[in-house]
Amino acid sequence: MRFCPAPSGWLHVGSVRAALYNFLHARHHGGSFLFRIEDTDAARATEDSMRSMIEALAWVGLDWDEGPLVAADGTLGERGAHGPYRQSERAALYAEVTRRLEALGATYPDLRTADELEAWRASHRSGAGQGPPVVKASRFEHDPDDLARLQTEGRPASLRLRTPESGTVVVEDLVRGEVRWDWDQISDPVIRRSDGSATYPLANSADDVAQGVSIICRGEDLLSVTPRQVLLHGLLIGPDPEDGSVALIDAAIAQVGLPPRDPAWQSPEAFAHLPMVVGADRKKLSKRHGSVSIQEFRRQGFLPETLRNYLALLGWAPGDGRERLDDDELIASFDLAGVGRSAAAFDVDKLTAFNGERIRELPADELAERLVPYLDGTEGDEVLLADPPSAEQRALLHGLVPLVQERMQRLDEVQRYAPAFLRDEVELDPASVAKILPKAGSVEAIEAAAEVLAEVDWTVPAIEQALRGLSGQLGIGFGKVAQPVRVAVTGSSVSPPLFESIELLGRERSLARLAAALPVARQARAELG
RNA sequence: GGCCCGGUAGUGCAGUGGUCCAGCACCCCAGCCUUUCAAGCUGGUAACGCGGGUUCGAACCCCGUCCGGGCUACCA
Repeated sequence: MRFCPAPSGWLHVGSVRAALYNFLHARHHGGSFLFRIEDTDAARATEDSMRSMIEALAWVGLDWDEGPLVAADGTLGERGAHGPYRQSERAALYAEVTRRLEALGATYPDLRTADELEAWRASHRSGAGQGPPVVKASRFEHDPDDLARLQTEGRPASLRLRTPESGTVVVEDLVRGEVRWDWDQISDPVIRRSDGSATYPLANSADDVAQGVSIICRGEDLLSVTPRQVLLHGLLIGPDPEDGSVALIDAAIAQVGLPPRDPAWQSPEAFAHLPMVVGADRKKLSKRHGSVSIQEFRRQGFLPETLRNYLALLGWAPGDGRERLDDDELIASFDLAGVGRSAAAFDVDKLTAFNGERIRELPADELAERLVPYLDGTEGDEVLLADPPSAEQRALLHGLVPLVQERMQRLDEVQRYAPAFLRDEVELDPASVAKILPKAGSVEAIEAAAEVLAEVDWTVPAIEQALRGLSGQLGIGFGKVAQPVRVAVTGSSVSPPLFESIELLGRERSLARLAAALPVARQARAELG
């Protein structure tokens, strides 16, 4: 199995799902999971985007058996017996393979300029407003005279693979069953650019064969590109033009000194084309749909285990109705053959609900630790903790977790609750002030709360008893007492449970906040009327 | 235009000829609980794209049609 994205930098959720399926299928069947970076298009690849991608994949928790790595000190490395795993470092192999393919007569040169190519296409269009014609050697290849003339001009040549002029290709696809094409509909792909570099079709096929990839699992967008790949696979494991007793790929590998293939392994066995992941509007996933990169989900406080679970369900289900699955369960029940065939819409609401459930199941201490990056500025701008947190901050955080755990859906939401507890001063939310404090009894409730809290034992039950007593004493419902006090103490009409919040805050800070809110409440009352 | 792929509630899945007037989950709505917000519990709304066949019987098989998507690059 292998996952081989182009290094755009952002790791798209669709890509992550493909990687996940690769990972799960490999683990389920005891195979290995290979991660390779397809950076044959030099212009698109940067070192940073590559690093970001590798780190993101590692963060999701998809451990690969072979592929590039980012070491703790930030340097790029790799692991595995069939490296290197960046195509930019395998150019020699592609050149050697291409040379042998030429010797085989499986290719032909194309000396056309971009303009000439366009002109050819225009003149071969079947009608107005129609798509480009199929490139076939029979009508595209230069005749010998032209070729000789063009070559003496010293024009650079690209190289195309000669595909069969007729007949049918049948591909066995694990998710779609048999898919077939007529060769006369398939264009001869460029396998070597005129600047000498290899294109994706060649590099991808050569690597899959050289690295012993047995199942090629990727997005449906690559389905129609499969025929030329099976053709290439056949050529690569076929006899070498110079030494017919070995396979072409093995001769090329030996020539450039790359690690040899596993002798027990023959060639790719099967393809698996995954349906696309689309947005809620059924359109292609893009920035319009909010976050689409895995890095963004991390910043928003989604747990990697949630992502693994949710993404696994995007196009697949275990069949027994379960939805909440941990990694072991996923690995045990996942099979590519069970993957659906229609496009799956990415539903952030469901992901979010899933995440909330998982957060609630986390042991409180673990949650506290996982919250730290969202409070110390690592993820997000809010800086409420020192790095590392002080003992006092840690204690407050651990005390806060039970109060907020069941009301969080994402880790970054802690940034909403924490300031009231981790800062000495509280900022009174204007909307809450306007909504609650002008009401009858607010001023009295705050005054009375300050009085009883000054004396009471500092335990949750005692605090509760004292505050509930105020309700009878002032002759108003408890809600009328609790809301003003809540605004005064936490700064907002929406907060974790009151008594626990007050207890966590401590007597000193609670009383200070009540005192500070009193004039605000009086003023709000006065303004009203 | 051509080739390929797909189409069960708003969304994700289940369903592979009868037990489906279609099940589960998210969303949404209502109620309960309740110091706010949540969480939890209970209930509810809502779907087999359409048309033909095959069959005693079709969401499931076949054909057509419509709609959506992918590819049609010296991108991957």
